[in-house]
Amino acid sequence: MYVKVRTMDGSQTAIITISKLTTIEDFREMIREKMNVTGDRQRLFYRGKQMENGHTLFDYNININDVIQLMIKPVLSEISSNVQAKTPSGKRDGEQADKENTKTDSGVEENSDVQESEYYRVGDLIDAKSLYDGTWWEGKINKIVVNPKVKEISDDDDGMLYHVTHEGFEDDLPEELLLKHIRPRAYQKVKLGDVQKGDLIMANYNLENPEERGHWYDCKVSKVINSRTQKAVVATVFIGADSSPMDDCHIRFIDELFNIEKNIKLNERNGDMERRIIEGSPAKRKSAPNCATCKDNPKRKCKECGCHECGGKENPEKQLMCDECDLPYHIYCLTPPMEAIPDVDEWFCPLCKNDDTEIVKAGEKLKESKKKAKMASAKGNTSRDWGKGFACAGRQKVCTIVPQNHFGAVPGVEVGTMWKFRLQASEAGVHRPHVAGIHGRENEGAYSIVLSGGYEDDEDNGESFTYTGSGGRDLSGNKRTAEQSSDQLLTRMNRALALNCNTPINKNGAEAKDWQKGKPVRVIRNCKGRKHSEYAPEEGNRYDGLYKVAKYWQAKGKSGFKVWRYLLRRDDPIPAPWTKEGKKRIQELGLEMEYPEGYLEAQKEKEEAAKKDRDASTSESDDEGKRKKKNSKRKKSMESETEGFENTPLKSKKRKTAASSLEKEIEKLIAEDDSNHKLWEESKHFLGEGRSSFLSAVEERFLCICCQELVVKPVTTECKHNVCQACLQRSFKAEVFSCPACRYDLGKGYDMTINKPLSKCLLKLFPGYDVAR
DNA sequence: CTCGCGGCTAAA
DNA sequence: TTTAGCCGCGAG
Repeated sequence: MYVKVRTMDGSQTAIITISKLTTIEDFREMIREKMNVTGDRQRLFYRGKQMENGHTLFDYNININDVIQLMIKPVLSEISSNVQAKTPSGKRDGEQADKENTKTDSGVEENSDVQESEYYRVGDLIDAKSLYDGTWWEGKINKIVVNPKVKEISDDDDGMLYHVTHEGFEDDLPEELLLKHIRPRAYQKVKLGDVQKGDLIMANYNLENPEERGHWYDCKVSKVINSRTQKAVVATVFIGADSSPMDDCHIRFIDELFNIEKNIKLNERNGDMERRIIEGSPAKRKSAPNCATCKDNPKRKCKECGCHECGGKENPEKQLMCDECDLPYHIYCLTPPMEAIPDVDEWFCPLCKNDDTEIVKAGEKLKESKKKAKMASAKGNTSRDWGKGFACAGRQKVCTIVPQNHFGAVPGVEVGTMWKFRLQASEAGVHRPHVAGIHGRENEGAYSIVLSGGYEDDEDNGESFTYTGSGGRDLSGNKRTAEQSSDQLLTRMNRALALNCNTPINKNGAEAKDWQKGKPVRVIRNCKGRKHSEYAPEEGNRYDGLYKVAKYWQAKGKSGFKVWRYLLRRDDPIPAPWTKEGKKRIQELGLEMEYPEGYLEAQKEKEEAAKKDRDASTSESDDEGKRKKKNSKRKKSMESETEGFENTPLKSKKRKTAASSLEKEIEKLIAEDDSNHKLWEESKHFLGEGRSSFLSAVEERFLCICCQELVVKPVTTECKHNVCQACLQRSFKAEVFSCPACRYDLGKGYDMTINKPLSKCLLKLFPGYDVAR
């Protein structure tokens, strides 16, 4: 399997082929080879957690095609040489420019000192950004000088250099900062309920240990959960001098979110602002590891960083840290005192313990998970590498256009759609289980089945086929399939499939009176069925349309054990993929084999690596015959993997034309929907990647912000957002008369007319999606 | 908790 | 080249 490693600024990305069992150490080495960054300079982040040696990628729940962010640690000598001398390359990025400004130029001109700039006076209390890591610190302006380097004044540079000392570090040399690196002290706390996706705020985050207190960063909120039982903020944190975005950080201290203050000109300051900037805001922000109260003086008693009861800092091994407020307590200072550190995941101090329902879950950290401990791999003695490929991969998408228990076609998935792996059919919502052949519910019916030739009794005639139930196999030893070793029962999935038959359930089997009145089953054929069936696809899995269960009965299988057998008959107006009309339709729609995202790319990289490897080894060896043999083998495997299907005339003809085109009727409706012109144009770009790419692009762009699903009976607001009519009505009923997406005031009497062209168009693309859910 | 018509590796 | 062996994941 493969993942992507991307530098923080996004300038460099590498596809790296790994196993879930790859250790972080080995992973670093792979990154070094591909990206030329030594392991000791790599800081790796995944979902806001720093990856540390001694673990595997599996420990971090890495999945196929995930992105891991790489922060390249600066080398100390580089930093200092940048400050002292001009960079030899002459390239000028923001960080270096700032650094140059700091030492070389100040004080060069004698009379450049000023008492105030357009924005600040000497002595003002401000927040200042650290140019090293992007954190914001409480500081004070000591001196303002004219920056001789600056030729042009802009919104974020007033041509001044501000000499700033950080509170608690007054003895250090002052930092020389530009206007954009300072701002009025944060003072407005934002309540969780007022935080919205997309907001820019300042929050406390710890890069090394996200569950612990860290420093103050600017963040862009990407997700807010604020329910009675669950509260969480996920954000992109901007780190480093160049504000590199780091995605998916779980903000631990959600009660300490601050508005970001703007620089205000002196003549626009009001009294309140004036007071704050001279006196400072009353609430000191807590930062780690430096204690603002005692400045980390180990001799001073401190109830902030020492025991919250006695203030002592001794016996750290006997201090318990509250998982809510993070304050430490000596176990012997508690009432009643504790004998030893308790063996629990979470502990709350007496002050936080009061209301259990309000406890905020501690941030995710990499701890021994009980789930993983139970897994076969954790129990050891497995030397086998199971972590590659798609056998044990998790899915990357979830189908929400229909519920899990949906009978019938999935809107937007055409008969003839092909996927390389079962996992993708699951992601598409057509057949959700990864391994099992039948998806259904014991008391409801079966929604879909896969024909894979796993049961030899099956007979396939295309328009109809017989199918065998599941069970009756000994799966001990953590197996997924085995020989029949006992009789199958009419329970679970076998009963589910029987329920589709249009006749009361019967433990002895039954035949439908009117088979077409039964519940529909989506049918997928897998290439492995090719052994016995000429209707199976050549590669991967193919959706073949809807079938009904005509009858089911118990029979003695080849194994000698009783199995349940089902007769299914096709009942779908869309022609089957193997018919002439079906083939024509597939061609017209531009359906072709779908591979998981990034799969072909990674595969190509692998081939290239193998080639490189081979070239290296053949140059050492003179064995001509051996090389020829290897070459021919490689060619064959490549063809079958990615390009084999291009041999058919049908495919190559299609390749020359557009990858996928839209029906005239749909084009017309899109043209009529001019208020969404931009969204449609964006979506159409995906047509080049095939029809289903286009459809997911549409799904993403026309998502209702309220119900998080494709808009039903869409209303397009003045502010150009699309919301379900019902969702908007619900909002108005709650006396909220603004656009749910952007809060633009629509007014109480807003006309909620359905956008007809959009509505019609979505129904054409996703037939029946509005009633299916 | 149990189940499973995948998809992979390593041994044969 | 074939085949025995087995793993996480998602669903009920």
